[in-house]
Amino acid sequence: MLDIKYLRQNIGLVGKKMNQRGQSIDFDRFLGLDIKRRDILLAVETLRNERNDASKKIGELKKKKADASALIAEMSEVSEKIKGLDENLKLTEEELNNFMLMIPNIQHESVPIGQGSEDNPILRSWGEKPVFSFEPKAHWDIGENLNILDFTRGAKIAGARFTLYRGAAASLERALINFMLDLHTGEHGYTEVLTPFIVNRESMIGTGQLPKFAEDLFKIEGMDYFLIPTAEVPVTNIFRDEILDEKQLPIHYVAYSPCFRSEAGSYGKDTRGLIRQHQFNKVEMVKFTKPENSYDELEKLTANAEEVLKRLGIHHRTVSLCTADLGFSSAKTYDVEVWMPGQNVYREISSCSNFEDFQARRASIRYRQEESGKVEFVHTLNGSGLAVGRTVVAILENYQQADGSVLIPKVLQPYMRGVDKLLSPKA
RNA sequence: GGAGAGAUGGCUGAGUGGUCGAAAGCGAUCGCCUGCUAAGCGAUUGUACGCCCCUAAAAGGUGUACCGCGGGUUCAAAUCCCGCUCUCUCCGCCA
Repeated sequence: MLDIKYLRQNIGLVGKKMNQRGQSIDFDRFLGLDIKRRDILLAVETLRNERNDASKKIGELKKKKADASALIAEMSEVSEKIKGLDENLKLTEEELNNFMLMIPNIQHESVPIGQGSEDNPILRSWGEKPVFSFEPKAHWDIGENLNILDFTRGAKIAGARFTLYRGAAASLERALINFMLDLHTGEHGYTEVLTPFIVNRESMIGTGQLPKFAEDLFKIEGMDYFLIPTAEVPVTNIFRDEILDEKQLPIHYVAYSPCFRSEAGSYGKDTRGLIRQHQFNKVEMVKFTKPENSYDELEKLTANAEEVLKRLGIHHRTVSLCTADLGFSSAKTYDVEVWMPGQNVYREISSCSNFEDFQARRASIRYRQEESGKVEFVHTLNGSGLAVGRTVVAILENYQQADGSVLIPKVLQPYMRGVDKLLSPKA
């Protein structure tokens, strides 16, 4: 959510920024609601003030056993007026609030202006595309040939976009989760948290999934609960409605969680393989920082995500999302894209964002400045470290061998009881 | 699922219709005092929104709201009534 005072005073600038993101906002409606709200507020507060004064007098009169009936009758009328105005105010505030909740964040000045993902500049690249003496296969073929990924059975059990892992694939997924958590907690200074995977509506509003993107979420029928689409939601909401001490910042959390996404609107897209699933595992890093440090922290966060792929020895590159490609809540986002030789494409495997105070304002996460005593919104950031299913894909495709086997990167072998090569359970 | 108890400021905890944004204690901050330390003394110590002031922000002034959340009664609600949520205790069930 944007700061309403800022919006009021910088309508033109915000409009321009929104246009760069391919959004347009009905600012006349905003200004109308904003003025209406303040008008009603002023009127109702004036009446309340009058009533508060009169009520005090009534109390005094009654104490003196004097007659207060005239004043009481008068205030009875005032109260009726207040009631009417209050109702009006509530409706107006609701409307204004809903309006504010639908406005995306303002992008940072360093965000490149563009029309789509093709305009995302490549900032850096690590490693090389592997060279194969044979035609590299896509992971769905590798996984099925090895009998470790079972898309048919996954679909039978649940439906399209669900996969059954068997044997070494299941073990690899688990190894990756532990490897990533150990790296981020042991070397990058994050504290591990394990959260609920179901959250309430307030949490979804806090991080920006609601109210605008309800169709992307799985909702529990008959209850106001949602399956999390990312650990970002429960982790960021840990401090919702709290005022932190400046001393506590920065806070760095890392969490494993499954992620559930309805993938509404992506029918027919990435239907094969593990790329786009209704349920996938992810290790997520979340930071709470002071405003002045958040962009430094974003660089570090992104480097932490890249480090996972470096340790795994997989070629990847990092892009800066342009204005058109930026997510709703984000002020700036870096995507880490991993090379998938079996599909001959780069795939997003991590998305690292600085939300500045956008989520903090929605979720009311603040901190008290030690020197001035002032209360200020924190900045929140998060990034995948990494999407686990897609990492499995990257390993299968990048480390596949001519005989159909797949080598296991060295750093993972201790997590796989020393296994260095995936072989078919049948073999 | 059944029975009961509770939710007040950073914390503990008082407060059953008006003088309560809320006692007291603890903590914290500032100052005083005493060679140092400890103790003592004094002051300050929530958040949001509006209006005034102001080029703007801050500061200042002023008002309103907030005692788990939402309604209701009343001139007036932390206090009375209704609904909800959460926490705790006991019983039952359960990974």
